[in-house]
Amino acid sequence: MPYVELVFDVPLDHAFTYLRDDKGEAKIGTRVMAPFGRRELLGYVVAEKDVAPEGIAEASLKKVRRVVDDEALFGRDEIELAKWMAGFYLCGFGEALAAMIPSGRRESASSAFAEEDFTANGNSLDLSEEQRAALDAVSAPLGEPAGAASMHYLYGITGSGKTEVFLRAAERALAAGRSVIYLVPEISLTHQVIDAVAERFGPVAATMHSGMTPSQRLAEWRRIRRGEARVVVGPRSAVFAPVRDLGLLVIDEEHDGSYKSGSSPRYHARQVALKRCAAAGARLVMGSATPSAEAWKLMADGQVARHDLTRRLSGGAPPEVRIVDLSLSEGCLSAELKEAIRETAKAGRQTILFLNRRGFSYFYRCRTCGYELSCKRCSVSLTYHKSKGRAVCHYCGYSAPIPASCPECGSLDASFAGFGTELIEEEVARTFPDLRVRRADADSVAKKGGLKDTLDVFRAGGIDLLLGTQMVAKGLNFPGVRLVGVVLADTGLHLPDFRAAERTFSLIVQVSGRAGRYFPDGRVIVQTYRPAEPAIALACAHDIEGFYRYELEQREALGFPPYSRLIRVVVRSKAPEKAERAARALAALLRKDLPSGAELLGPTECPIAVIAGNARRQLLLRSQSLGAIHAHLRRALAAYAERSESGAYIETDVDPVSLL
DNA sequence: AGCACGCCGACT
DNA sequence: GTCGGCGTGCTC
Repeated sequence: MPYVELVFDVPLDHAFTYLRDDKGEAKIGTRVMAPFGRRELLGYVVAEKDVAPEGIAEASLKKVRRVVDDEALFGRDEIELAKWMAGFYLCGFGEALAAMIPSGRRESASSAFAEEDFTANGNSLDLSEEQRAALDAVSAPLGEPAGAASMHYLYGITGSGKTEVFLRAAERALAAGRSVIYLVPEISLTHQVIDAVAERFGPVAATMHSGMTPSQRLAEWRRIRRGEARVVVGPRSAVFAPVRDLGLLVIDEEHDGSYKSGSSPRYHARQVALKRCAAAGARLVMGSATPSAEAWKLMADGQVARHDLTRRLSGGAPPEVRIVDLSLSEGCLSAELKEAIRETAKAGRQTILFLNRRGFSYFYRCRTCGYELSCKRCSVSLTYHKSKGRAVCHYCGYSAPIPASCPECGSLDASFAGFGTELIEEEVARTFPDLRVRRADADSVAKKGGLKDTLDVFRAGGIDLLLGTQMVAKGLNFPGVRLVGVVLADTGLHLPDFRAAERTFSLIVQVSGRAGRYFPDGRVIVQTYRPAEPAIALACAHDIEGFYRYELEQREALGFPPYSRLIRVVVRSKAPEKAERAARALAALLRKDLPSGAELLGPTECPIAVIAGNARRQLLLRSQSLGAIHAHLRRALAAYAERSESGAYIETDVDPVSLL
């Protein structure tokens, strides 16, 4: 076979034919260096060919320069998966493959786990009744009992022992001669779970995470591929681990946003996991205290078997959560919160103040009745546009003039408002001059020796009050902490995003869940301008079921996922008018022959209208099933490219997790 | 995505 | 007279 087919990490979905290298070492699954255009690129060998392709002069075929791997790095399964990804996520074939395969060139010698980490298993901790039932269900052979679900969900509060069930299920899968992939969210839990897995499975465990060098990843990849490692723990990208005979795939903290890739290909590890499990005949087992709305619906519909873990192993109820209406207070710290901080300090204990404040937040609110401007069709907050002097919906483009007074109660005390991080730090410092305060957010962490240093000092008691964003929400295992204050629970709710309520809810439940785990005498205070908002009220009341009932009703009424599928298309260009023109042109193509049941929303300005000097417009395709809009969009994109009146870049996001 | 070839403004 | 702007076209 004198020819090989190569794909490259470029947004092109076809393969290129090359002549084999002189030694003929380029074979399927190896990476090679090959001349591509005027440069030399890393290519992936995806096929071997006997005959030259039609339509290309033999003389114009180039030859592979050099073979990078002496052993195949990937096989049929990976190639098939990459093809599927390219089709599903509308990216290049090579881009998909490149996202799967580690980029290292030479294996580094050291394995991630040392042999001595392995402490022969026999961890004979007794399982609770609930844990045992869940374990038996998730590790029963597939199809037994007949008609049993192949997908399972451990739904349980923090500290109810999900991890132990996952680990035991992994043991059983291994004992049955199969392999396991165990996904964990980025940063937060990663290291704890990695350590636990290393301890239990020792030499057959492998991990791949962002802290490793490309060479280390490559070494682990090879160990997995050779079958030496049969349990793989890691974040999102570990879903691609080339294990042999996958038997079990665990997704811990299934609701976590880090399972969705933020750059092309924008894949969701859950979706890829589903695909892999179906192909391999493997079990998919997820777990969280706050499942995604998608997962909740699948459980309600019986497509995913739900197993409840209701009891905390350490005993004790979740901490009491106090909800405080901020509109009754002067500044950003209520009297209750101030008093609690004072008491906590007096008792020699620590406080964490949590502020879920993201980038921007201009929302219109009435300070008298709490009314907020929102879109009637999309139920998302309207965003203030200075340039237009109007309030705009970023989903459908609807806009409204800015009211002179509250449309609800007529009060004049209604206007656009925001809430700043530094403001709160100042306020805390002014109110409590004696307390040692440290802020941990993206800005302060960058300069002050990093997050780890801040957390170390805090754990050692060198800080009385830690003020931070999500960063501190995930690692609240500080024994000295007694008070957790959510400074403003509703920040996330103002974002023009249909998942805003779900995220806000999840955050509050997670914060208070963790709080109770480590300090039984702990207190949680949640401040908000919207105490009646279901996401907040139900989270504080620990009414999980109630929230999902409410939220799914909303989603169904407005036609958002999980009652529909979305594809987001972002058009960007340095010149705003170009982005606008391109977006309109694409929209026109999309409106033509739009499949029945499908809808096109927009074009509209993106919620963050300009990023890095690029003007951004977005289109939203919505339909019951992805199939119809998928094919339709692919056709429209091809037609658009044909006209080649470009200057604008197009980015697609299938099943977007956020519309920001 | 890159990288080059190509056609119009302010500089030694 | 050139150096250089980035528009668009191609990559076996």
